[in-house]
Amino acid sequence: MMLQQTQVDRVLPKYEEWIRKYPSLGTLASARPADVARTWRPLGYNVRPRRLHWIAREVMTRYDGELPSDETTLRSFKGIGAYTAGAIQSFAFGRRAPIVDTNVARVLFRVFVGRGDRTTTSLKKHLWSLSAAVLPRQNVFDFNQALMDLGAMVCVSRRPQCPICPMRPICEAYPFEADAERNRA
DNA sequence: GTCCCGAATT
DNA sequence: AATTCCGGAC
Repeated sequence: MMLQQTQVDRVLPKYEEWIRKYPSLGTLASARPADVARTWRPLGYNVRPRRLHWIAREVMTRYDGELPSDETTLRSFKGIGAYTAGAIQSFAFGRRAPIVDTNVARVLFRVFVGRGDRTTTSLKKHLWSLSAAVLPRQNVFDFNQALMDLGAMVCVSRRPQCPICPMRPICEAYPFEADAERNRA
């Protein structure tokens, strides 16, 4: 939840501090709201700590202290949307669940679509089906992680590193990116 | 200004 | 589909 629309570099130190202070959902659940809010600062989107706190309490009272692993229950919590539910399932539980965040959306769009409007609802749905389609049956954790890392480090928004990209041979957008790069030179 | 391991609300 | 929530790096 910290990573929702917030960069890894900014989350990492806060995550360490957070886990030291609240090493389990139980300790988080019994913390005071003001304390939780203060610890969160200055990550932003301050509704997130409130929702996370509430989730911790719900898990302790209604789910016997164990975070549920199924899509429907995870999505029933305020603060856990499509991406976070997929991340929890695949990263925490090793389940075969697709993810689409900003980075993955960019990678899948470039590799399999290439051009067009990226803001439409139908395209968003298409990207989710692509993410599910390319998902292997094993090593889901590593695959999803690699997909995100590719988007974060190689297939970046501005000046993507096409020359070192393993997807270049099949990438629908590569011709256009190479074109853009040529124009800079 | 754009972007970031989004989600809820309208 | 558009808006709101937030902050820091670039």
